[in-house]
Amino acid sequence: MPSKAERTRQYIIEQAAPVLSRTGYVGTSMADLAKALGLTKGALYGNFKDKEDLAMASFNYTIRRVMAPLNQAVELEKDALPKLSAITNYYRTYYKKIMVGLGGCMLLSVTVDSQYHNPRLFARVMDVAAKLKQGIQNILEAGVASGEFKADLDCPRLAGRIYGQIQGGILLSASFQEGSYLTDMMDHLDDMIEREIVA
Amino acid sequence: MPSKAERTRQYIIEQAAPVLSRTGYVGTSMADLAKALGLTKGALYGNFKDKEDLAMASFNYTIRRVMAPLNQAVELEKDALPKLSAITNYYRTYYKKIMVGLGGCMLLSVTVDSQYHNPRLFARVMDVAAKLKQGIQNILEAGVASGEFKADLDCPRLAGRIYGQIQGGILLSASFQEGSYLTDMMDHLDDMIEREIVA
DNA sequence: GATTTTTTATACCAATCGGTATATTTTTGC
DNA sequence: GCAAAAATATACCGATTGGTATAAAAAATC
Repeated sequence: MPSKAERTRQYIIEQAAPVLSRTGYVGTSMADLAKALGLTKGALYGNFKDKEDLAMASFNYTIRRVMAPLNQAVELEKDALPKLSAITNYYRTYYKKIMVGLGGCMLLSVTVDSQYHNPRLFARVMDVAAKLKQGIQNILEAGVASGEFKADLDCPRLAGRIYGQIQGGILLSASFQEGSYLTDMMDHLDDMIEREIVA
Repeated sequence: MPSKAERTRQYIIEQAAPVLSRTGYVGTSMADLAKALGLTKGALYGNFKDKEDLAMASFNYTIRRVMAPLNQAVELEKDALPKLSAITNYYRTYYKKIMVGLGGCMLLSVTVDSQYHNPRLFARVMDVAAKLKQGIQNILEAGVASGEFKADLDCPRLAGRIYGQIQGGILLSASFQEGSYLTDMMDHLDDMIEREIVA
């Protein structure tokens, strides 16, 4: 059993996630967090060096938590096409998943509001985004190598398009509070994959 | 010649735009704005009732300014397909346009950071987004009616896809500070229009 | 179960927040 | 150019910001 300190730290990380997802890094004060968590600032500063430290931990936890099922679903598949389908299918469930638990997409809100306010956090956000895009690119390249996909694919370009469509769908669904934008974008992605990518 | 008061008000609206585009509504203080504009808070509050009033005026100005060329380019065309091409071509120039003058996309930054902090501003932002999407839908419906486009198009759905791809491209280009994400998304949109939409 | 160590709550810090009253310029109408 | 009017600068307001001593409470060690 983890120590009380460890459990409190984990509690803060987890409970801060929905608050930060909704109101962002800049728009959330330490007092806000303390109040939402039923703690005091003393407890927060006893477990984290500063606001950035707390936000970074909560961001990393949230990304790991949200992305783990995606990675699992992708790794369950052996071939490239089913891997891509696993991605689109995962994002079909994404809106409900984040809205119920978090009330927003932390990657989105922190991307926008850390850019000019917290370079360290923004660098981490961009690192996650780059990794997600790279993961798509890796699948595309594996599919080309195996002959599943067309031989002349521009994989980096295609990965950017796919990732951009996912993010666009998330942005629309999150702002309009309507999950269908994202699911429909995934339908379009499936069409595009079948028509432009599969050999 | 407009009065000195009118000119100062306009100066504030214009000069606040890049600051708000970069650091967002929540992340920009009135003191920040005063300093960046070479004025004092007294001047700001003499011309605007409060922070929301100023931000709303600057947002409206920026949207009008950024969207006017788009509307002009679209209205210059008579047929539906050239109208859609005018849109994709416009957004090919969008990254440079906003980065040079504003340093970011105000629609994007304000969408994300007004949602839970300024409902009135957020409502206005969503209104603009809905109008942009509706404009695309109108073109699609006109194209169907004229026989230019396929008869069985799901215009609202397609408009959402197109708008989502535009926003996704903007999000990626703005966060990665790399215009090619958006231009390439426009290439993909042109392909999609020719293949799925044109009769 | 007493003691020590750690963790949390309270009270506070200077700085900054949005906003305002007032004094001082600067325009404006004549 | 002079008086009235309007706009801007200064100085300030209470509240809140991120952050920190320190005291009280709770957990870990023995």
